Amino acid sequence: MNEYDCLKLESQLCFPLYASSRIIIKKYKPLLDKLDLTYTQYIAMMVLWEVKEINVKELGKKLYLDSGTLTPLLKTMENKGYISRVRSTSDERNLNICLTSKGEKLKEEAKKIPLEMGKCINLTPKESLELYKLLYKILDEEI
Amino acid sequence: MNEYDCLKLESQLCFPLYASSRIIIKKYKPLLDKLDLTYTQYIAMMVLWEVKEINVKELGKKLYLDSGTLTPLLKTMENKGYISRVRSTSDERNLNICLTSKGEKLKEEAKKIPLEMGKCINLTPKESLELYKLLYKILDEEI
DNA sequence: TACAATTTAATTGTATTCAATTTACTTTAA
DNA sequence: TTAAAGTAAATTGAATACAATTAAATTGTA
Repeated sequence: MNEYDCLKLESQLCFPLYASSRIIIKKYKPLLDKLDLTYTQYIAMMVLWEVKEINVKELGKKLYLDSGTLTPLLKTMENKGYISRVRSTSDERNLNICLTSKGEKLKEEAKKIPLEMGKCINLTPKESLELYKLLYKILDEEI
Repeated sequence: MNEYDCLKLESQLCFPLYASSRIIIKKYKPLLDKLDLTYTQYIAMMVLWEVKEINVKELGKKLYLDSGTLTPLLKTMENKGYISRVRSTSDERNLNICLTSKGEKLKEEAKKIPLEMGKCINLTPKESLELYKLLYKILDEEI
């Protein structure tokens, strides 16, 4: 043990978080390719499948992403025909994102993805739940 | 409960992994700015502080990154003077990355970062260890 | 009312990520 | 021994991330 041990990669908590996040997202790729979605587009669609309509600010709050990421992402998704982007009439600073019928239809195909993905993660249901709780303990700090 | 509940953002394990990874990396920024390092550059330096010299292939294996990411990253770090990039003489396909004395000196300043970062994560030591073990259970699957 | 402060998206610029391909070098096998 | 197969890094192109700034709209207040 020496004063530099804390700087070893294996002593970090952030590194396995960062690495496992990227690895799991990579495993989604073949499944999401069928829907013509990237992972970030997929989680944006998840929000829309649930709420049907939301503005960029609120979407960003849910996904922890800002307009610098979302603006080009949403324009791409609009070009694919999955969403529409419409200025709010009551407050034109807000941009409302709505699911199109094509985007709504995608939900049916997406339904099987979570189960398929679950098979890719080598954790028991109990471990997954434990991990879930710990991650949300980190996230819940960020208001 | 309906058949689409599995598609809710809150039902996902990957999403909090992805979000908390990005949030924690963002918290490193003010600390790493002082060292003129990004997070990815920082974890590459961690490996080098430990092993002094490594080739791109081996570094990629440790960080779960490929040459498409590492090549530009390492060129930037070379320009900053923290590392040198030298072709192996025994096998010229390999590129060896070495720590420079400037890069070595940085270790002294970096030493305090892990403790500072620990304060930013709202987990008890026991929870942190539990999270660490679960994440490595995911990573250890990836050979 | 005017106008300063605030808020929301968009834009700009830098730095990843990663799949797919290419280039250069090394090893293998006919 | 030399052509084919394999390997390592670099390159290319698309899509994020994110800090910092800008533009447009709204709100608060003197």
